Amino acid sequence: MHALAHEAPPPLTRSVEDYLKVIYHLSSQGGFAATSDIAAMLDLAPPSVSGMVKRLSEAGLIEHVPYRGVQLTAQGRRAALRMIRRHRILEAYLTQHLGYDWDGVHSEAERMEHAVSDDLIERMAGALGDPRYDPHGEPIPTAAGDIEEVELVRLSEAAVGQRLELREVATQDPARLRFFAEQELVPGARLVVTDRQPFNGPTTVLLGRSNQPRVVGQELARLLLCRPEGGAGDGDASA
Amino acid sequence: MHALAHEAPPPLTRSVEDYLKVIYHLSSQGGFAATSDIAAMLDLAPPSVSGMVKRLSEAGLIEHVPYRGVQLTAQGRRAALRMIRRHRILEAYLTQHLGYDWDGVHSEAERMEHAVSDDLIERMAGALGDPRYDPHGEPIPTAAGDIEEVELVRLSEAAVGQRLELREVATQDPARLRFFAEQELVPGARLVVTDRQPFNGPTTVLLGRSNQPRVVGQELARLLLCRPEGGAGDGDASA
DNA sequence: GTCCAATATTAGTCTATCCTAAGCCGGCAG
DNA sequence: CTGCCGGCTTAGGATAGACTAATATTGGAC
Repeated sequence: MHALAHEAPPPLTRSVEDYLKVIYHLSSQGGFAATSDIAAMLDLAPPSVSGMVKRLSEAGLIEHVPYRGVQLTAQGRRAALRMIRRHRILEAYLTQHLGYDWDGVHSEAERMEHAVSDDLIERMAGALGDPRYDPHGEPIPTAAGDIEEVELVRLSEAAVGQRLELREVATQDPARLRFFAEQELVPGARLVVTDRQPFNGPTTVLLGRSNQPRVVGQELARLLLCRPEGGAGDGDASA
Repeated sequence: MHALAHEAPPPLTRSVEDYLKVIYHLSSQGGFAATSDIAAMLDLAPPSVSGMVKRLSEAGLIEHVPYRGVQLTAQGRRAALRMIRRHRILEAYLTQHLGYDWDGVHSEAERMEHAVSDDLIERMAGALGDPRYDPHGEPIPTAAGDIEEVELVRLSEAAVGQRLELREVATQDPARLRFFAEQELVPGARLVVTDRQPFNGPTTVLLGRSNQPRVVGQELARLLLCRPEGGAGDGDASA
């Protein structure tokens, strides 16, 4: 065994795929994903995570700094982005071709993403016209593994007066998603921030060309990621 | 715990689902499925099957007569038919909506059938107009668990002179399926048997309204299941 | 009616993944 | 600088499912 000794990397198990996905999400902003956070996201006991972390780092998928956390290696990141592409393509396909609501599609995609072939994913992507965003507005990584990085602002932090395009609804909770849908707070919506109450109070916006008012509590406003459109304010919202 | 003590039957694992499916197929004609046949179909060692057989019969899904074989219980049969419905709906959907060929669709469906929800299956069935047959002509069980039982004749055994409708192509092998497709030997085709060579020799048929001749060796002719349409011969093909 | 070969089962391991309980580190309070 | 609490890891064990090697059964050959 020499030079070209790749000798077929064993396919990843479902568990491994799930770990890589949550590590990707947890470490996307900060540097390290903490054991306990991984455990919470996967609904596992922390020792189970420690065990898997050891295996993943032996497999070269993550790097582990004991007592600090883990980060994906290039290889791990590739695998994670592949899963994220699968998930988001599936969500888009199920929504557009099989009548799923954006609030129910997550759990179905969650199970399918481990089972389908790359071929099927690419067929679905083709049938959708190679979409760049999923139904929640999240960017879909390309098959090559590139993902769009955009600077988005949480509605809870946008300046009063700011004009915004709602780009992404960052939750998978069906109840919250249904609520947003009822309020017409979906990706693509145009907003103007007209008010924010102090002490983590609600944000008031005007929605769309009809200027319908909406009052959004801070917990939910944190989930609405927006692109500034150039309007009034650009400093920080004095509170 | 009394009367209504169903207390959530644990969902079946992928392995269990696969065992039930092959036991269904193996015992559909004869009474018992033999351990070694199950092992061969699943590509496992016989002792692995013995182990699973014990678990399945403790779970009430099969009945095991040691050294003779196994049979499905009513509960096991329900579960098996559910998997078969899923598989065949998936094959139909992938073929009609995502451009799969009938020879490549089996393995994709095989993986997906364990992962998708009943809801998705029913949505796909709806999008297809509740099909009764999959792309290979096999009957699709209803959601209630009923399956059409038809008396079909193998082309290898049809009488010379017999007029037939090809109903089912009983293989999943991509190479054989491709060959049949090239010959236009697909479900729905109309055939007239014009000749059969003795000693397990090939069968000759005329195909369709253009009466194109086809010569089919016995191994393949066994895979073509046909419905007699009333024509000439009805005795046995004198050899 | 006995014996053998084919087939089935039992015995004993292995891997992946999870768990609970117990022990270890590392940073903040004082 | 010392001690303590919380989060992290190690230890040890369970389960599902697969394997190989050894044993048991059955039915057919003679």
